[in-house]
This record gives sequence, structure tokens and C-alpha cells, in this order.
Amino acid sequence: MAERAQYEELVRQFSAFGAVKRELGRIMPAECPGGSAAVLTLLGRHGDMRMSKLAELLAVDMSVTSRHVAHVVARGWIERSPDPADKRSRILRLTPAGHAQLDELSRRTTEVLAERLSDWTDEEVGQLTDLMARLRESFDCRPAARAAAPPAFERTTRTPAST
Amino acid sequence: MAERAQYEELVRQFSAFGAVKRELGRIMPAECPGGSAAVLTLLGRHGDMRMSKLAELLAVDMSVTSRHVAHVVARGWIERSPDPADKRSRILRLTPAGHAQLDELSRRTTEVLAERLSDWTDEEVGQLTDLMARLRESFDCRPAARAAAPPAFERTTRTPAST
DNA sequence: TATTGTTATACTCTATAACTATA
DNA sequence: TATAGTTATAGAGTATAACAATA
Repeated sequence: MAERAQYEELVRQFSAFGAVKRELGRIMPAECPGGSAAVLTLLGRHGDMRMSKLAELLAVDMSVTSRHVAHVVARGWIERSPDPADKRSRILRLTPAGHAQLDELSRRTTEVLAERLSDWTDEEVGQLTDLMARLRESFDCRPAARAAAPPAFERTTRTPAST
Repeated sequence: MAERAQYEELVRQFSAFGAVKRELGRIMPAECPGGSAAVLTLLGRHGDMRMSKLAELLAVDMSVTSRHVAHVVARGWIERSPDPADKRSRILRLTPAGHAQLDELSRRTTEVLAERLSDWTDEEVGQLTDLMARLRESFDCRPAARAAAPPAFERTTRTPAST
């Protein structure tokens, strides 16, 4: 249990973190803003999935997910096939062009990070990664998709039905 | 020097971090969005300053700073006085109402963090804070405002003059 | 009646460019 | 001519609400 001053300092770092993300965003391909990059990354990492699953992984509302996906589909990086098991759903899958784009994203971010973090040790990079992952879990933004033990209460990834 | 997979994982955490910030933002007072909170926090921490200085600390363009400041001034939380030394400049200062608002912000964020991070040790909170601060420095989003050694080249906090 | 996904609308944050008033 | 700050405009991200199609 930390003290108030410590929390305030942490919040200050949260607030200022946007600058890092923007800096990283500047080197991304023009047609591929952050939202699209996140979609490609998660599909590459977790394989084909439905919209609802992607929304959960992105930790944003499904309406937002729908927009990002539409943008990515329009550029031919993923395809939406109907789900034979449930005609309301659509399965998302990376196309070859999507894989290529994903490689390019990875190449660029790796290049930038290798340069900017050249004086960081492996262990420090790992520490930051772990702490940020744990932070997300502590905030319960997403149940961390742990295989076992489904969450006691459903996390909402969409606007609740109003009726 | 880390490896590609490590960097990719780190970038994934960067991308997902937005969810934490949004979660924290939800408990803020309605009239005080993130931009306003940042302005108040920096003024409280560093004391009275000019627009350009604030823009540097926020690590955003001065046009953005101007908007945030206007919002905060409109709510009576800070005042803009002319700078006697340079009539182009304006000095920003927290009003009593601004101090009160700042206290409220601090109270709320501390409360939320104390709850969410209840199983974090002091040391872990400090580690995350330090690593995020170092990350910012490594990205050179801002020269970290270290007293000595002014940066060799001026960091731009505004749109360059087009002429 | 409930769920999956889409679209319309609105709000926040940001950057670029043009403009003003001073230096 | 250069700098401090403002404003207008545009783009990205997000949430809420209403809607269509299917369970």
C-alpha cells in the first residue's frame, strides 16, 4: 500500500505517457493508424476470431472495434467471413497482405525501440512490460484472457441493450 | 539490447495502456477532462509559469495547450495575467478554486489507485513510476527539465513559423 | 426476448496552418 | 524578421444510442 504522493507521481507518468505513444505513432505507415495496428497485431497473435472476441482483447466498445475493422478490411489486410455456426457473427482473418503489413509494423517498431532503448537492459525492458501487464490486470480492463476460471461476471464490451 | 519479441510485447502493452487511462478518466469530475487535469497538476507542482513553459511540460503543441488553458480559465481554476517583462506572454496561476479542484482530483485518483493497486507493494509502484519516467526520457518527449545542461537543440513545442 | 454487429452522433485530444501582437 | 499566443480546421480515438439480422 503506497502513499498519496507516490500515487500522484504515478498518475503524472500515466498522463505524460501519451507523448511516448504519439512519438511511436509518428513512424507508422500513413494508412495504418494505431487502431488498425492493434487489430492486425491481435489477429496475428491470437489467430482468427469474431468481432466480440476482438473487442474484448482491444478493451474497447464493439462499435469502436467495428470501425477499426472496417478500416482494415477496406485496405485488404483482413477479411470478414460469415460464421457458419452463427449467422450473426463474422470471423476475422488476416490476408497475405495483412501479414505483410504486420511484418512491416513489427519491423518499424522494433527499429525505433532498439534505437531509443539502446541503453536499456533486457531485464529492464522485461520489467516494464511485466509491470504494465500487471497494471492492466489490476485495473481489470480485461480479464487477461486466462484460459481457466471464466470471470464471475461478464465484462461488458458493448453498449448494454437499452430495452 | 533486447530482442524483437520483447519489443513487440512491450509495444502491445503500450497499445493496451489506453484502457487503464480511460478507466481512470471515468472517475474524474465531469467538467474536468484529462487535459484540464494535467494543466492543474503541472501548475500545482511547478508553480506559476508561461504558456510556452506549460506546453513544454505537457509535451504537446502550444495550440493544444492554449485550448486546455482556455477551458480551465473559463471554469475559474486558473488566471492569466500579462507578463510585465514581455507583453506577448501571459503568466498562469492557480486560483483558490483551482487549488480546491486540484485537491479533489488528487483525492479521487488516490482513492481509485489505492483500491485497484491494493496488492501492489510500495516498491512496485515506485518501480513502475521510475520505469515510465525513464521511458519518457529515452523517447526524448521532453528534456526532462533537468536544471543543468540546456538541450543542445531546442525541442519544438509549437508549429514552426512557416516563413 | 436476447445477442451480434453496424451506423449515426458527439466529445476529447492532437497537429498544422494562418493570424495578431509584441520583440 | 522572429517569437508568444490564439483560433480554425482536420484527423484519430472513444462512448452512447438506435437499428438490423439472427438466435
